[in-house]
Amino acid sequence: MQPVRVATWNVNSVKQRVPRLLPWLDERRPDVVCLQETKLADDAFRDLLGQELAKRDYAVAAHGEATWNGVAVLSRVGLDDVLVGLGDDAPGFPGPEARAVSATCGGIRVVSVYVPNGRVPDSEHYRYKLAWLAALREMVAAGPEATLVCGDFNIAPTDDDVFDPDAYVGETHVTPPEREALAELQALGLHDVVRDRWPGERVFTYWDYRAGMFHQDLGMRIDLVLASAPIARRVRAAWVDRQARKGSGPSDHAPVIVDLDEAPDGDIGPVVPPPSRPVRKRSAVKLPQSP
DNA sequence: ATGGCTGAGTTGCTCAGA
Repeated sequence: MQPVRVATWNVNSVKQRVPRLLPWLDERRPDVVCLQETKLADDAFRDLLGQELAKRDYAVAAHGEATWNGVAVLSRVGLDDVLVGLGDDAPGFPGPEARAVSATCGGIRVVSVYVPNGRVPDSEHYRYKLAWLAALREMVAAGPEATLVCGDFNIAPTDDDVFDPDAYVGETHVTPPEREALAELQALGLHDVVRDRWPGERVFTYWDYRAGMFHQDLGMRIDLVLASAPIARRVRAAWVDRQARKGSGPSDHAPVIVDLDEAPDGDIGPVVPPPSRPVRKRSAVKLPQSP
């Protein structure tokens, strides 16, 4: 198996993001791409991007809706055994939503996920979020050993993953039950490969469009690449592509890019992460509130 | 003191996002 570059990106409407997505594919040349918030039905997705993606040798598994949600996997290292959703017993709100699609790409089971937002702690949306995460865990637990779960988890795993923990008191994305649900998923043996590579660093993947949050680097790390042990051992690089958040017409999320070495013949053992460095000082800024 | 942005359909507004 050759080296593989995997990326995940919440594009916040693939229709609006075409002028950013195609040049980004050409520049970064990922082999496997997980997309979230495509906000497009499958036939419209094919009409919009089918030719452009085929030109770049990508096979496509799109799972969308007319208006909201929507996920996809693009791959030029194979795209087999496509599965839509989380299985027959997956929770919906109230019905099924297009929030997960899985495919086997280059020998790896890849899952693109858009975890429900949760809106307000202890609301119906919040309980749906927790139930959805439990169903995701069940599906991954039943899957193959070589697995990548990539996407917008709408959870900041720790307080290091938000610009100011005080700004998020009482909000979703940081509550203990959400973090516990994520920890239970990771307890299957999934490694948060960006945090493992950059322990203690200030690393965000989402910045609110409002109030110049990006330019002040006031964000959250909620887009994750979770890798099972045999895949995590192959990680050569793992980083957030902040360039894609700059300029005109960006998504409010940046892509996460992970380079995997070719699969070893034998077990080379775990890669030792570099020593931790202190987190840079955080600014005391009030979180923009919804009207 | 408040809103600050972007995208979607129900368009000149409301809902959703995080």
